[in-house]
This record gives sequence, structure tokens and C-alpha cells, in this order.
Amino acid sequence: MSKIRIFLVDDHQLVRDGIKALLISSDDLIILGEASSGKECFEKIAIEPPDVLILDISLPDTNGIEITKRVSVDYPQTRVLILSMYTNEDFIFNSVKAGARGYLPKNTSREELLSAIHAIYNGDEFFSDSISRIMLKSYVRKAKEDDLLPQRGPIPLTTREIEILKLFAEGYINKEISDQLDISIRTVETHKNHIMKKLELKSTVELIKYAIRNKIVEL
Amino acid sequence: MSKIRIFLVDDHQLVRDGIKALLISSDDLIILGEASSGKECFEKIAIEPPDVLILDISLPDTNGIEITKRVSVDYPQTRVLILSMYTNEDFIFNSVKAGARGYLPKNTSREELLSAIHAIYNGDEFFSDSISRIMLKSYVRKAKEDDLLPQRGPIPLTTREIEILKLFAEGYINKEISDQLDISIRTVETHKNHIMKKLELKSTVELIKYAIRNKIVEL
DNA sequence: GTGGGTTATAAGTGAAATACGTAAGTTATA
DNA sequence: TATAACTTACGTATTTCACTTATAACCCAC
Repeated sequence: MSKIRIFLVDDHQLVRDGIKALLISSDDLIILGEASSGKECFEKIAIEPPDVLILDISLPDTNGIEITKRVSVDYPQTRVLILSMYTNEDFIFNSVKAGARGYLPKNTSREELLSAIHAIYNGDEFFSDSISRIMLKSYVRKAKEDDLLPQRGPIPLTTREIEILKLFAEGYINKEISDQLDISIRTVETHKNHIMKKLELKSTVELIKYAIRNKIVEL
Repeated sequence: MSKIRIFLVDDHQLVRDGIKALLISSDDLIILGEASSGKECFEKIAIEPPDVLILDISLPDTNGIEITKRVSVDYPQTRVLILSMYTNEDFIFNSVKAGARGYLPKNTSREELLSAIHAIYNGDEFFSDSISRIMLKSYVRKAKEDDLLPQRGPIPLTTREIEILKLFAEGYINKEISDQLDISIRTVETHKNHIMKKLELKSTVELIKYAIRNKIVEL
């Protein structure tokens, strides 16, 4: 069985040495190399891309998220594990968005670090309990926002009006709407006028935006 | 110390009995009552709202999510714990969105159920490991989509064209745009035609949606 | 430095679409 | 049953669309 090849990026010598010390005794891992800056990191991994890249967020010349983005594109076989003292949701979200497969706080244990390395090496994601909690909080927050933003009050339109608005906001012109609903084009226009009046909208552009905001149509 | 008052909603007698059997021996809890439908549930909790409402998703006359919504508004002091055999992300998301404080699969253990009850009674959220994993997967997926959706490729428009599109998508009609930019209305029309041709858009509605998707204007 | 591509400007023209005020017939519902 | 709300419709004025043509400015390459 081949060993998991690790590359370490952290701007503190002591931290790198600490991580190495934690990993050295695991005989299914091998430390391929290390770097203290983004520049050094890219120079070295170009020679031999590792299986797992352990990244700090804050670095002298760049940050772990930028490195993650580039690595995800240029070395898709390399999986990124973020190891950071920063645990705020923005960093986590942006790391994941950039393509990180795992995120650990710096006060993690040796066992957790090893679990994380193995998990992401096997194609899974790994987030420590504390990071998971932060992500779940964010999930809950976003789920609730999902309800608050889109509609400030019920839609005060009739069934027919919503029907017209939906078709219009889907891109049909009045003639097509009148054909589909088998009514006069004038009626379609009137309905649209009523909608605009009711909602106090001044242009068809606002009408379309209203339809999107209120999920009458997809964007 | 007062006991945590529980109310059970599930359309299967056997399930309700099972849950009661699991909880009966905990002397810091008391089963206030139970219901097998939404209607019955609302009738009974109106008399004495519980601290924790344990809800099934599927019910004969409604569903747990609708009940959650109403309870969250009408009885804010009552916390909802969803206990469902359905573990797909949509149900979880919508439950949380509706105001549920916890979500457990039906194959949960007595210990986990008790932990969940105590957690949400204390104002925390509680999701079982399996549910948490589903939520985290979704978090990761959404984080990645966050980058993919907004732009599939760079905007192939000139500065002037973007300027025209921006004003149009803000709701100005051609005449107003021509006045603001101090150009002929024919020029505005020509620009708009060019934009439509370039982007292969068939209606002004699509034009507006394009502008929103590509963040040329706010929704 | 001349030709070619891109951009920004403008116009003609007929057809198509829309805006807006008005109004009649139909349901709900109080 | 009276009133409000909803759906339907038209006339006229305005606006936009679709397609074509045209000119000046600019940049870039050969």
C-alpha cells in the first residue's frame, strides 16, 4: 500500500515542526515537503503534487483560500485540508467554496488530524466537531433568512394575475400569453396594469424583479 | 425543578406508544398529551402549550412542517423537534426554515432522543449525526454553487453596452437612457439590439434576468 | 501607414408590442 | 341583494422591435 503524501504550508516554523512531529510516527503517511509562503508552496508542489495539502489560512504573501482555489484547479488530485486558528464562518465558507475538503481548528488533536487526513484522502469531507457546529449554525441561519427576505407580506394578487405575471416573467409576450390562456391580448394588458397598480410598480422591469423575488418564477 | 412538558404528534399509535415508553422512565420529563393529526394537535396544545413538541413529518391532514410554521408563530415558547423517517435534505431544510429546533431520524436511540429534548429545551439546536452529515453536505454543495452560478464565463459586452444594460435593467425606458447618456434614442436601441444578438437573448425579460444573474444590477 | 476589426454613434421604416383610461359582465360575500 | 372584487375587453397614443445602412474613432497588425 502506498503512503499518503502530505505537504505542509504554514508560516511558523514551530507549527510546521509540531505537525510533523505529530505525523512522523504514522507509517502510512509521508511528509513530502513544506513551505512558509504561497510562492514557496507553488514552486515545490509543481515538482510533485501531494495527495493532501495542509494549509494555514494566514500567510505572508497570500492566504490559504487563494492557494486552495488555485490548487483545486491546477492539481485536482490534491485535496486541501485547512488548519487554521480562525474559526469564523466566513473563512470556513470561503474555504469550502474554494474547494477545501476539510477544516480543522489549530487546537485539534493528533487523532482528529489523522482522521481528517484519511477521510479527505478517501474522497470524503472532514470537519471537526467545533467547525461542524459553526457550519450547522450557519445552515440554520440561512434557512431562516430564506423565509424572511423573499416576501415581506403575502402576495396580494389574484390567481389569474399571478398566472399572467408568471407567464410574463417567464419571457412570453402578451400575445403568447393571450393565446395560451385563450383570452384577448387586451385582457392580458389589463391584468398587467392591475398588477402594476396594486403593487405600485412603475415599470415592467420592476414587475419582473417582483416575480423573481417572490418566487413566482426562477431567475 | 419543573419537568419538561412534552407533546407527541405522530399518526401511528405504535410509534407514539414507543416514544412514550422510552421517555416514561425519565423523571425530569412529563408527557402532556399526544395527537395523531394536525387538527387534534392544535386543539390540544391550545389548552396547554408544551415546552417541546415532538413532530412527525407525514400526517393525515397536514404535515409536520406546516405545524412547525404555525407553532413557531403562535407558541414561540414551544420548541419543535422533528422525528421523521424522511432524511432528505429538502425536508430538513424546510423544517429548519419553518422554525424546528432539532431533527432526528426515527431510528434514533433513547439517549439521543433525550439529549435532543434537553438541548432544545435549553435553547440549543440538536441534529443527530446522520442529519448533521446531510446538512454539512448541503452546506458544501451550496458553498460551491455560490461560485458556479453567478457567471458562466466572462461578460462579452463592451463598457457602453453594460452601461445601457444597467440602466435598462434598473427600469429606465429607452428615452430616459438616451437623455441620461445624452445620445440618440436610436443609439440606445442599436446598443440593445447588439446586446441581444451577442447574448442570443430572445426577450427583454431574459435581458433583465441576464443583468441580475451577472450582477450588473441588484435584484 | 494602410487596411481590417471593434466600438460608439445615428437613422429609416413598417410591424409589433405596450401603456393607459374606460367599462361591461361575472362572482363572491357580507 | 347590494357591494366589492375579479375577469374580461376595447380605443388610442406611445414605444419598442427587427433589420438595414452608415460614419467617425480607435487600435492593432502587417
